[in-house]
Amino acid sequence: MQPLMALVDCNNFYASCERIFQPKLEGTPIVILSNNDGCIVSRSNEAKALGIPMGAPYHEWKHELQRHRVAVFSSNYALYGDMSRRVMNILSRYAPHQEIYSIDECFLDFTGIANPEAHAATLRADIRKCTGIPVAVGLGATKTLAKLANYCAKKRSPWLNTGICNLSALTPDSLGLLLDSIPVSEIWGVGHRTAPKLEARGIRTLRQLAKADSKGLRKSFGVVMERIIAELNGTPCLELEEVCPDKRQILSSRSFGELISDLPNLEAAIANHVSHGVEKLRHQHSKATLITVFIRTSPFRRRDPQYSAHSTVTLTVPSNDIGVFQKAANQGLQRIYKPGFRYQKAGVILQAIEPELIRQTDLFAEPPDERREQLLKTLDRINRQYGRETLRTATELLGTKWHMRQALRSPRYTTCWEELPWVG
DNA sequence: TCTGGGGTCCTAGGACCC
DNA sequence: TCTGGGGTCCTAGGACCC
Repeated sequence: MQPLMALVDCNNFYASCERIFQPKLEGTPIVILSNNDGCIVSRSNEAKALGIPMGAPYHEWKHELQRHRVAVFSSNYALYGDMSRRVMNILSRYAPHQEIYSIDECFLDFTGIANPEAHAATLRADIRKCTGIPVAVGLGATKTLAKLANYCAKKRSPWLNTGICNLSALTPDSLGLLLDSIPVSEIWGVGHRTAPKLEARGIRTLRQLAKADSKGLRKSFGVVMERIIAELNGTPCLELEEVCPDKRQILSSRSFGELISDLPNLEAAIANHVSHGVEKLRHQHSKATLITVFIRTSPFRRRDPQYSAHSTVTLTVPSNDIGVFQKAANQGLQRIYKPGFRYQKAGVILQAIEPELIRQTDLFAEPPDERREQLLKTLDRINRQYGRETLRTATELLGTKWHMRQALRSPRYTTCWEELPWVG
């Protein structure tokens, strides 16, 4: 049976989430800012039409946004995460297999579905009715073609009208014509570094890429390129991944609300990242053996003296004890901290992650401490029930300068009792 | 004044072993 | 004085994604 893959992608997801709870913003341009209100990470169609680019620094565009009366929001991940769960939940009913690829998109296995376009239309209407979120659906024989079809559903007529594009329904000739009209930079897996290199070899369109010598290109671009070409020609190389594998590395990092020079504030920031990272580690029932601490000054402040450093601490045995990691992280920080710099960002990375069931003990390690484990579990439970950061380690309170700016955040309408929307 | 955060995979090169 | 070659593991860095 001919395989058929669907990619469902929410349109302007964050902007759409905000609009649901403020219907008066229908038709108004909306932008969402990154953490720290740094840059623009999501735009409604109206905002895109004003020429506001993705990733633009907010402070450079503030004036222009005001001039056009654009509604501006800080990012509200509690809201987007919850809306995402609702959307994914509904989508899971429309296919036997689902891969949740990101907060706003998923692959569905449509193989064997009699009328895939009608099925996609029902799905779109259902999502719209139950959540208010508009989605586009791309259909193709491989994941890469489904992604491409989704791009067409959002950008190209005639599919723009329905929000559904099925590349498997095209004749080879019309598919060829379509591929010839799309630049290589639009395909999944070719980024801003690779596209110019392909163009330098005369490969400018997807049709040219599909017909290119994939073995030859593999020598220069690696196996990833070979797979892209095969997928573009309808040969699946990428499996649908239904179960989300455990994280192999956990990163927590953030720019500071204001620049920091002193050690106590850095210690507080790092301690907070350690809590956050270890919480994720415990959530997936894993332990880690490596923790890397990093700090850096702002690369955008060219006149400031620049410094960037990282330090990795190896534990003797894998752990998921916050105290152990706080201590290790602090050692790492002491090694790299230099006074006299204005730091802009810090973070920690947990690596060498393994399931907690594997108990690899060191000859000299202490036996497992049941009371300590009970304490940590209680900490998890309290923070889960009453919200993150209800209980914190003392180091986290050494300073607050690192707290991020979030001046324009909307209420957590769906996840916080105090912030439920009022219907009057 | 103000420029995100969190991930994955792949590759090359070094260390080490037999 | 001559000083192999293949395999594995690990790490750092690059590229990409959302």
